Amino acid sequence: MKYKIDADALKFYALTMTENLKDRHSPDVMESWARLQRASGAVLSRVEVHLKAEGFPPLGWYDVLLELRRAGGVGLRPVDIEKRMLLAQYNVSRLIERLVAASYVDKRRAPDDGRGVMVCLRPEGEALLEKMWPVYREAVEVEFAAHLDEEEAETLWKLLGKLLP
Amino acid sequence: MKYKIDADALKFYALTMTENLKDRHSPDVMESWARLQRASGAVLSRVEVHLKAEGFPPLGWYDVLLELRRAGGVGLRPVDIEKRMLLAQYNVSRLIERLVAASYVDKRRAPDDGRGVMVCLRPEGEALLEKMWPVYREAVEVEFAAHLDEEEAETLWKLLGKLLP
DNA sequence: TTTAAGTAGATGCAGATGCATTGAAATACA
DNA sequence: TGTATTTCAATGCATCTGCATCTACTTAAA
Repeated sequence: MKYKIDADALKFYALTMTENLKDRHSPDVMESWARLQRASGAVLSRVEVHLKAEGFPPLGWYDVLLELRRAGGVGLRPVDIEKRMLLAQYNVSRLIERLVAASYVDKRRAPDDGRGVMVCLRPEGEALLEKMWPVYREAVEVEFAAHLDEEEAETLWKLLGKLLP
Repeated sequence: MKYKIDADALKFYALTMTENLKDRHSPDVMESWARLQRASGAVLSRVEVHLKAEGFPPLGWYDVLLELRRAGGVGLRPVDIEKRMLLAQYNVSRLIERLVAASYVDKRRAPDDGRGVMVCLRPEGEALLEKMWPVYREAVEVEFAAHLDEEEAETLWKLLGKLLP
């Protein structure tokens, strides 16, 4: 094998050494924390770019519609959406407002509670889910899954589970 | 932030986690993805609650000031802050605007580039870092670190590294 | 039953974010 | 050199979020 020393090689060497040092260095917990925020934010925004590029609404819309589909015909109370998605009450209220305006869901009076409403998926919402799914899936594949093997994804899943309430 | 935690949400998650464990179901990549978003959002909002409770500004302010301190006296270009923190350009621009208004940083003309500015930490900013640090550290300890041991935190750090650009 | 306390959901307002665009300066390039 | 392209940063505008509060209804308690 032949080695050639030039500026680029030196630069590469310096970089790898730095990387090696970084690897040996055990990151403190603040670095893990910071990276959790950076990485999840970065990947989310990249996934959202895919959706926007195809003219789709934000991911939050998809998530709500998906919960509604899982819930079946009776729909969900806003307060349930709030708990499942860990959203603030006023955000749920306004997200639903937008979904109603866009005709993706219906809002009905809750049968057993005069204060509440039931939010139900409309066929238009179901159709949106269908149309968004392949794009969403592909985006997550490219921006997230492609960087992890099966086992890593599962490890990540387990570790993140420890952080959930 | 848009995540809000309460006792019922906690119960809901405890239940779903238990079920998942019972099922011994190997999560697909979408579940890892979803959990990344849920968990990081949930923990972030809980950490922010600590800061707000003590009357401190949002975490983003701290992060920028910290980068500026690391950069030393010469300061940083907005475009560098943008890259380090993975923020959108207009968000950096406006965050700096707020930090200037709050007297935590200075904005000077960049010496070697007529288009640019240098953002420099002021003593007031340094003081804010000092005051926020114990609260921030404690918040991350309680809401994040307490749920992971040393090795788990490092594994998480490594896995998340694969997702960074 | 009457009153008090709690819960579901909406909303006014202020502040933050996203998008598109602008102006100015640097760089590329013919 | 002169023109085209790219980069840095700011901003007008619309939308979204966070906070506090409000109304309406339910539940608990006397």
